[in-house]
Amino acid sequence: MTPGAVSQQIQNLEDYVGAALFKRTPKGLLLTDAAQTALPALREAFDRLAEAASMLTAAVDGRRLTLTAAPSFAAKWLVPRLGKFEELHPQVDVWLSAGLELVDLSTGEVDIAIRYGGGRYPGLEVRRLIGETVIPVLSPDLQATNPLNTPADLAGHILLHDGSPEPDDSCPDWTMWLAARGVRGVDGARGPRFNQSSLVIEAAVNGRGVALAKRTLAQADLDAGRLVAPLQIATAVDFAYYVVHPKAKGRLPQVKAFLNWIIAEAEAHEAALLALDNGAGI
Amino acid sequence: MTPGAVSQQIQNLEDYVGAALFKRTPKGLLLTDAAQTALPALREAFDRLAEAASMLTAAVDGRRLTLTAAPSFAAKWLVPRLGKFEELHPQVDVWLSAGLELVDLSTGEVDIAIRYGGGRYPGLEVRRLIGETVIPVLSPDLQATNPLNTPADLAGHILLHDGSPEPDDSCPDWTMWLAARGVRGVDGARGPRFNQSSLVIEAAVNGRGVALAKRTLAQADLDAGRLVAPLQIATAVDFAYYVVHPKAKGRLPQVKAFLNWIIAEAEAHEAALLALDNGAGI
DNA sequence: CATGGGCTTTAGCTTCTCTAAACGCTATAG
DNA sequence: CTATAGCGTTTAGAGAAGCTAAAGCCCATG
Repeated sequence: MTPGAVSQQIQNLEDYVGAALFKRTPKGLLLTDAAQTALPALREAFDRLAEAASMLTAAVDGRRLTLTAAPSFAAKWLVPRLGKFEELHPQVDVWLSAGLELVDLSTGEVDIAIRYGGGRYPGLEVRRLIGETVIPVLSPDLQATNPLNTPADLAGHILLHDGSPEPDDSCPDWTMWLAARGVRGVDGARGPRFNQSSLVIEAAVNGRGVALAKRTLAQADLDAGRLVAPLQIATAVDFAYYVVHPKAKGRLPQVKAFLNWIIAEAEAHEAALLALDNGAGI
Repeated sequence: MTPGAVSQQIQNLEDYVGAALFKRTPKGLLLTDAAQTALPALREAFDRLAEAASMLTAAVDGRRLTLTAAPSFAAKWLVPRLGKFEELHPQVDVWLSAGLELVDLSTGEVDIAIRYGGGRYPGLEVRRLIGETVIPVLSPDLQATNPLNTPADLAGHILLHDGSPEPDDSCPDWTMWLAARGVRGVDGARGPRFNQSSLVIEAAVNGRGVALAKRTLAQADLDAGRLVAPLQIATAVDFAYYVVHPKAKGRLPQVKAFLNWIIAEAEAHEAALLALDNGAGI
């Protein structure tokens, strides 16, 4: 920046505001009273601009991590664990957007997505996190008053339906599940239906009936004793949870850190399940 | 502004901050979460900028009038009357700078100057406001304890000197004044000296002695009974008060309004003096 | 009277930013 | 299913703005 350029800019600005901003003295430039008066407000305004700009660029300089996840996974699996990540990386602000759209990834707005699906995400970096099974669950209270010890006991229960709009043919609904186990005399279409897996689980926790729940999502409630799975019949499904990100985002330190962390969490989760199942003989 | 230009600017800005600001949806543009978050701060910042800019341009849009006047005139004549102008024009903020420099006028920082001098202000619009005389004054208390009824009585008084640095040969100091009246045995150089006319007057009000005061400046104190002028010998001087402004400023509504107002005030002032003097027989 | 600092002026080049027009995509109407 | 309208983007080119380098000015200092 040459002095001439600065001089020209000052004069343009003075013409623009129609008032002198500097007193030209033999010893140099001095701010006029008007400029002095406006100076603090200008400083503040530019500080605010810088602040606002840094909000926009926070993602770039490692201070923000924007996640998107399926709502149920976010509620039942991710959020309960996120605190650990934030403890490990307190300088990172995690922005979690629960929603069904994957499109955010291509707009660059979101750094990492965790999706439930078949694992086909063209153009994106994909890592399989956790598999999924479905298993009938109910609340311990309900189990006490109206025990579910064999599939046939379902006849005396309200069935809670997971109506998540997933195109997963391998994932059984109650009708398929009952048919596969030869249960008769139970209408697998009756009962309340929820468009999110987490809501079905919540309904079951509240004792409203028996849910055919995704186990990954129900596990925390099972561990906590808010749910029981007396039948111990888990059916594996094709879909699984995948962590996905645009290749370009892989260089961001907060993205690398999160990927490492969530993969380790997922492995711990699956190892714990395996131990449980061996113990229980599933 | 064509849509294309806007589009390009948006993209430049997104490249600059390194993050998407808009979601491109089939129905149109939507702000991203990051942009939404930064938006209030940005709004505020730009509001502040506009505010600060309006501080700078206040002079142009009629809301500010910047005056400069000799300090004594400002204190003793202008400020006591300024309230009336501000009542007449409440939307105008008056900025009064008391000082001796005339240079401010050429920098455009000041709209109007009121100067005491010979009336030669090349390149500027000039209007004579009020003439000036000098007259011995003292406080009523002092007059009561130590009467001043003839010039010879000055021998028993402390003389207060106006040491304003004016190149007005016609303006008498005590030495000249005493000599002109044939007073002997009084040392016209003794006594306290003040570099501002208003301070001399203030000293006289406080009873410290007899001032050879500028009457225009002392009149308010005479009217209020804080000073008396028992000798009633007023000596006219060559200098006078002039209101001066750059020609370009003459178009500003606040400048026009002020000129009209101060000229009327000056005429009222001189008319009142004339009436007084006729009544007193000066 | 010469020197030097600080700011401005000038000319010319570079860079940015605008316009105009074509293009692409999606939703709606016929 | 094609046509059309709405909305945003892309492209090329013209125009404006901003920068640099160098000369110029003014005042203070030695």
